[in-house]
Amino acid sequence: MRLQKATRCALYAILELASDPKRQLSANEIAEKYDISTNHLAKVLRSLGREGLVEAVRGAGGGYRFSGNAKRTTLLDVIRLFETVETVSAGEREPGDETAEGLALTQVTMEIEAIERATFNSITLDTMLKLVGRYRK
Amino acid sequence: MRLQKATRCALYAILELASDPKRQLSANEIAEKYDISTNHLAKVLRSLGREGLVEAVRGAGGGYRFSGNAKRTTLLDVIRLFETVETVSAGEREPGDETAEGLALTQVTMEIEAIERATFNSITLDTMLKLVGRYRK
DNA sequence: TGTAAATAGGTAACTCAGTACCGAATTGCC
DNA sequence: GGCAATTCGGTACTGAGTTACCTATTTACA
Repeated sequence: MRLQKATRCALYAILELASDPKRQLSANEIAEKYDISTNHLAKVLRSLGREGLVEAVRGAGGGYRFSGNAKRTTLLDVIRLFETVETVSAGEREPGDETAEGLALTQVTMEIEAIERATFNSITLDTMLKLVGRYRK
Repeated sequence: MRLQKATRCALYAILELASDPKRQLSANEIAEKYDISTNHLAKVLRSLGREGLVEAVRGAGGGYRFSGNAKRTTLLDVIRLFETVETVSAGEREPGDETAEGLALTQVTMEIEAIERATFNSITLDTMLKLVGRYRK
């Protein structure tokens, strides 16, 4: 479960924004809080914007605001945007895939992948924020 | 659950060898069956040899033989040799890790990792071979 | 007109896959 | 016994692809 940095950035940003949908933050403010590259984060935020999860306000005093549904959006919804979640169905064939051993192995990894997806999909931003709260204090 | 090619190679090889511990196969024979690079496979087999999972016989007519315990060795035992299985404990700190959001996220991914490990650890080579058998025929 | 996001392009670092090569051990043939 | 062929052992290296991140330019807003 090695998430890409971009994915972590995205999750940080969206959790931060979703924690108070009225608040508007610039990419810089978010980047500073989590000690990540502003440029990199900006790219990530654009992806989130395209999906309608955040809303961007351009110009002076601009920034980003959460514009999704925290109770409906799951971690998987966010992770999907940056990570290849389905290895196999993606038409990726490897040598040895058609041997009995290859098929058996693929079955096992597919089952694990399914669990991963199910887990991430069971956690909404809302429940995640509650978990975050427990670490705050 | 994207396994490296080396890991897949290793699993193919060890399953092949474990399926009949009396049989001795050269790296070349195994590589051909699974359509993978002999060089690459050789490298992998050396790692397995160092762990005592296979036994190498040098010289003409040499090759590899399974020398482990198929009922005791799990997929995790093999995967571990080629894959970083524990991201967090490996002392990997990322920016934003100490924020409440970072901690919460780490907890979730760690739980998924634990499931992965548990799954791979629950499958011995022996049970895997039975699964392989179902794909044969 | 300054600030900040949108967009595009590009690069440095790293990882992974695979190759090349040489040495050591073993076998079998002459 | 001597020698060639075979196969493993180990190191070093190369090339492709990915990841992370920066730079520069454009667009929009106050």
